[in-house]
Amino acid sequence: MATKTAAVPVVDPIACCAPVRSPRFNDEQAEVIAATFAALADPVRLRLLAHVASAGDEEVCACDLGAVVDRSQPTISHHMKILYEAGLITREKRGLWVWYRIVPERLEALRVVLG
Amino acid sequence: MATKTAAVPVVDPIACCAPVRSPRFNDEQAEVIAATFAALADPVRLRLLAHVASAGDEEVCACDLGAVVDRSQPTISHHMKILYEAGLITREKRGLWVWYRIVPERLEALRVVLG
DNA sequence: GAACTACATCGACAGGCGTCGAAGTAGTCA
DNA sequence: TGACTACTTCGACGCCTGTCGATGTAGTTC
Repeated sequence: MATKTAAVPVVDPIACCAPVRSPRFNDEQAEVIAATFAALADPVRLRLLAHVASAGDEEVCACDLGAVVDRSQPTISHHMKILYEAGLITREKRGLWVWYRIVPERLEALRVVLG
Repeated sequence: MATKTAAVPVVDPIACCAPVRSPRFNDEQAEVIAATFAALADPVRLRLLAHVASAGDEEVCACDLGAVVDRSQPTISHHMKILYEAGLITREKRGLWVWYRIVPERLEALRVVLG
């Protein structure tokens, strides 16, 4: 086991995992981590996520995403849902618009897994 | 002939990419990064990679991988090929055995993308 | 309420992926 | 040379994924 356990809120199912260099993680953890990497394993989603992440603390309106990637509205909605369910972004509907925000802790948790 | 041929290009196509928080990366970079994350998007491959990574600088014999994951030998070979082609591990055949080694620079490049 | 807007869901399609048994290939050893 | 070993490739199967047009739903404005 890793002696250098991260002092991160243990709520995150990834954050509590040992890095990939440690002997192994269990099946459950591998499933969760793999699912999160799967959310990043599409170039369209990567660009959408980069757009949201580049706003930092600020929110990003879903209405702007059509200018980021050349895909139909249902397809973009589909991708944002995958990013949301992976815990990489938050989603809030206000009026007619939906606003997204990056979850930096989730990215950091992945960085820990990789290192 | 191709003994120690690394799938890692001289100039790592990921290492030169801006992090996900920067405004955006181009389509080409997004494709390469997404393909690398795709290699990590399977729990079996994650466990195989973790096993190789846990050896640090040392090599890991392919003959040991059957004890790491409960899959057939062709399936394990298939997964190792994907990790190799993603540049995450090197492969060297010596005699009857194949030896794998982690490519830490590749993991580090991904960490930079996430940060 | 009616018309409109922004986004989500549905249904369908093509292509990709994980898996295995069978067959192929390359190296070892007697 | 021939038997053996370790791994790769092939062929097939079912499942999953990205994509879009059509449709559904929630909120706004008049």
